[in-house]
Amino acid sequence: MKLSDRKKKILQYVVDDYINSAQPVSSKSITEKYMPDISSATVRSELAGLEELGYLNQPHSSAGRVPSIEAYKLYVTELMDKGKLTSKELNFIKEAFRDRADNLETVVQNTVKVISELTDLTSVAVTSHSDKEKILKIDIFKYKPTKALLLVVTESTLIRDKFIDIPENMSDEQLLDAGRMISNLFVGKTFNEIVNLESAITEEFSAYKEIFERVMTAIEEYFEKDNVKVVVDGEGKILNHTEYNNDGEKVKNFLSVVTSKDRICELLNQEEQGIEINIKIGGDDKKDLPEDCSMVTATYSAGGVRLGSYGVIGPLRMDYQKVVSVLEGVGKILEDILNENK
Amino acid sequence: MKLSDRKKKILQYVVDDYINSAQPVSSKSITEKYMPDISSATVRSELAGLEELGYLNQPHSSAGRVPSIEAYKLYVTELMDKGKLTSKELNFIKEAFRDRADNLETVVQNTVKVISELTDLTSVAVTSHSDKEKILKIDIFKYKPTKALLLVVTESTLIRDKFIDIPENMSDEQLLDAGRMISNLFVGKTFNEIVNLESAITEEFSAYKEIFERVMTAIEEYFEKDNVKVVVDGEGKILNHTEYNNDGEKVKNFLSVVTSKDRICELLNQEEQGIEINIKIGGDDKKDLPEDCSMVTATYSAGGVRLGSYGVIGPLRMDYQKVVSVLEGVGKILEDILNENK
DNA sequence: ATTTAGCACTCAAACCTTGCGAGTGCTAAC
DNA sequence: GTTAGCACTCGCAAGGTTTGAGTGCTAAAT
Repeated sequence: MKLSDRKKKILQYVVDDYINSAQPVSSKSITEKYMPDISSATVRSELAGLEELGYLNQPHSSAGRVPSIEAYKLYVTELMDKGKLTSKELNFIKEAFRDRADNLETVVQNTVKVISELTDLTSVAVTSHSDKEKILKIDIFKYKPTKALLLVVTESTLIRDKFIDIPENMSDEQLLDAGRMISNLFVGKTFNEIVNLESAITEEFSAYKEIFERVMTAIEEYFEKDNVKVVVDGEGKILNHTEYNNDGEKVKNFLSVVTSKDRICELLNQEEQGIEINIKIGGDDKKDLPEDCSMVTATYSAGGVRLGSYGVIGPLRMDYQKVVSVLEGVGKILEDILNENK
Repeated sequence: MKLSDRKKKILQYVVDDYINSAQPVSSKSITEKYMPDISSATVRSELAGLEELGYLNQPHSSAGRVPSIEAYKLYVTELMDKGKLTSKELNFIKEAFRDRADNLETVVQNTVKVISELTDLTSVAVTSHSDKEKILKIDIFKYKPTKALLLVVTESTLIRDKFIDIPENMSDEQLLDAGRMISNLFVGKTFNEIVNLESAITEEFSAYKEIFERVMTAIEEYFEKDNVKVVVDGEGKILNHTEYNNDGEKVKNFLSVVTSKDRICELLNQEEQGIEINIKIGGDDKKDLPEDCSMVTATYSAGGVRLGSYGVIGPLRMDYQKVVSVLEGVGKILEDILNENK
């Protein structure tokens, strides 16, 4: 059986309707609302067809139809009308970003907050710092008799600090001197370049070999695990959605994901680059997404460089139209801000 | 009517029992479990007395008794037996703190995690940086043509960064020079001292008045709003407790509190100093605590200086005995670590 | 070949009714 | 002051009934 245009149309109606009523959709309601010129019996046979194709399910034999995961996928990629933000919503977004904060983190916090408010969903974002960023400043200074603090600042004002043990036989002057040398060597370079330097350079630093290695280790550690910031807002929004209302287990599961930075990171970092809006629907393909959840994400970038991703996580039955338009709307403003700050 | 010893004993049994059964407690079960030498009828009349005194409630006329808020308060302050951690629990705590992290934040993250796991409750902590901390390092450097980055490091390795507009007519050398002067002036002083300096010093800086004031403003801002870190773990743990299982509204309310740094801060900062373990029971006296919630907190300090508070938030019906012993157990280890790090 | 009206069938949800049992309060005796 | 005994209350679970929305099928109409 093929997906005729009429079937597609009807499928769209079913999903539309189900998204905002949360009730199985009946043949009658479709004819009444959308197709007054054909009869419910006709729609009924079309629905039976769509069910056979795997796009619809029946909770029980005398109920209306409910979209399957397949249906959602098709809906989002092909069927769905493109939404538009109301001027009220647009103003809300603009208002939220009015006092331009100067650090990325505040901007991202604003972003997730706005998205969560407008979509009534949990909103998440990660900022990933590219290893192509240059180091602006690197500084080592004595903090306690045996410990020094290493401070690294990068272009996107990522700031990192870490304690380093001062080698036993090192004097204060030597520490200062080593700090100067390391600074001279590292400032202006990217993390990538530094890691490659390592082997070639150690000669030169023979006197400060020990401290140099500790700095390298610290910098490498930033890369391995500490390279992202995660921001979440509206964790509890899931409870505004009926399918989660009486299912403690589901909520627990959902919360355990959105309150874990690691899990969120994992989810958002699968993001392929360059794709504007990306939709993942939980259950089958994505094991790490909570059950019956879907995630819509976008990336933000400045000057062509991807800085991170943001998006929403919520029930399968979410208002994709609205979500997509909100993400796009926020995205535009975000890029403006980021490019301006560059 | 007075609270006879027997009434107290019975009240304790009721609360004990209710805490781990979540069911109204009957006269019969009390005699059977705890007082086999008197009859249920006797207990019944005592229960009636306790009800009249406001310590017990009856969900309906033919049900057992349930503790009132007053009863919980009395229970916690007077009635409750002192709990002891099992060696298993103690080991769990020690294990969690084994690899001593060197920064406060990691330690606090560990703390809330351990507490949340052991108590099965949401655990929160705030670290407040005292304004008596000395500044270890202050640095201003050019970041973009019109912007400089201000970096402040304090004793407890609080690190703060903020963008500052560079005054229009300022050269790079002047900026460096101003940075040096400000560093000379500020390093080794506490925030408090600096704020007081302000008026007296500006003369000297006439050339750099503008940048100096911007630095001052930035530092003051840290104090007004940015002075605490909040850490939370086990946000979803509330769902493990039956009273919240089928009440979406309650859960929503609860989550909106524990996911808001501001709200948590407010709650934990009401903490009076010097009090070891502190119990707040929601509903009547504390409006800002979610409904039917109570909060048990402790403070942690190093060298006699209070660094912050930590504790749990959960349903009224929580295992206070265990919570208190966990908080105390963690507290001891925490103080060891902090003092050692000093 | 589609479309439609008509009708029998299905099934969840809402609503009653009923019986059970846990727990109480009261009273009268100890 | 304590206890046994008993009548009473009330939530809860189980079972039964009704209702109505929605379907699938069939036979006639286009």
